[in-house]
Amino acid sequence: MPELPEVETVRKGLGPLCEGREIAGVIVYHPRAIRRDPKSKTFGQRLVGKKISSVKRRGKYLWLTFANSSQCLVAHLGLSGQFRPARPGEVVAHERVRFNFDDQMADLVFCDQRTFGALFIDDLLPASPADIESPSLISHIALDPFDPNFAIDPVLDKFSRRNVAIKTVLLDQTVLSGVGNIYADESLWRSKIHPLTRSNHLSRKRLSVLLTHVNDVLSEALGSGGTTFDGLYVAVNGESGRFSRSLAAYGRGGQPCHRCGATLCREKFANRSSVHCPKCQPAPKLTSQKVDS
DNA sequence: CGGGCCTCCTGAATGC
DNA sequence: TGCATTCAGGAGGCCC
Repeated sequence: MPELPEVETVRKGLGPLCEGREIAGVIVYHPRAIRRDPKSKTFGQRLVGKKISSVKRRGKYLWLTFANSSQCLVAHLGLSGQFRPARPGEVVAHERVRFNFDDQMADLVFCDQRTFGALFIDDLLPASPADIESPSLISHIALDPFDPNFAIDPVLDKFSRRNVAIKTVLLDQTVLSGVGNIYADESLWRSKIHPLTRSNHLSRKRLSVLLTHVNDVLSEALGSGGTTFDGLYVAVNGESGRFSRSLAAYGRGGQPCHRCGATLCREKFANRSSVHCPKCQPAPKLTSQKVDS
């Protein structure tokens, strides 16, 4: 699942592959891939002639900027989106969109087995003192912990106010971006916090420790090229991430806790799986679940 | 508007 | 063997 470390690994790989190149043609094989484009009928036409100047990222979103343009191409990998170079004519599994260039070199292919990923063209909003130039349609996405403008206090304020499960807040991209199910479970395990603990019931100190663990686990995972768990995430060069070996919680339900040996619990949370240690991360007295009054 | 829930989708894994 | 069901999940959108 592409979360911040995986998306950043893809961003780094995309730069050398497309910066400085001019788009000569776009083929959309699957319209669902561009469903979030406000004018999807002309998606390809509006990209032809654009020269890619940089690849940016916020949380799990990527965007390509163009020379002399106030527009950008935004990409979200969803659960299984990948960017890969391909020879012209080469068949790529689950190919959704193909870009070719005016230099006769490799095409850039967006493939996506589960089709939750999306590509769309968007206007860049001007930079402000608090933020760089960024796509208008992702203005609701909060800064991620790796952003130079990231400030911890406003994020702690939000965590302190939310009356929902802490895991819900970790996954809320409008509070802090980049964390998905894997790194939410890992951060909570490291912090010894039960995922159903209400966010506003945690002290500022514990929330602060949690955010330190979020930062640490994202950094370590990035250092390992991300987490490849089900084979659906690979870097642009086709390499898998190596962080799955370091996971202590995600995917380890029923196995012993690396810290205390207790059997890790796997349960449903917001329609997805969630793993925690019943001993290290004890259930809170009051959970986020509704209590009859 | 905060919070909770539903939906989109494919293919591997599992069940009978 | 083969067909049907289950599961995984990011995030927008909808409802109360």
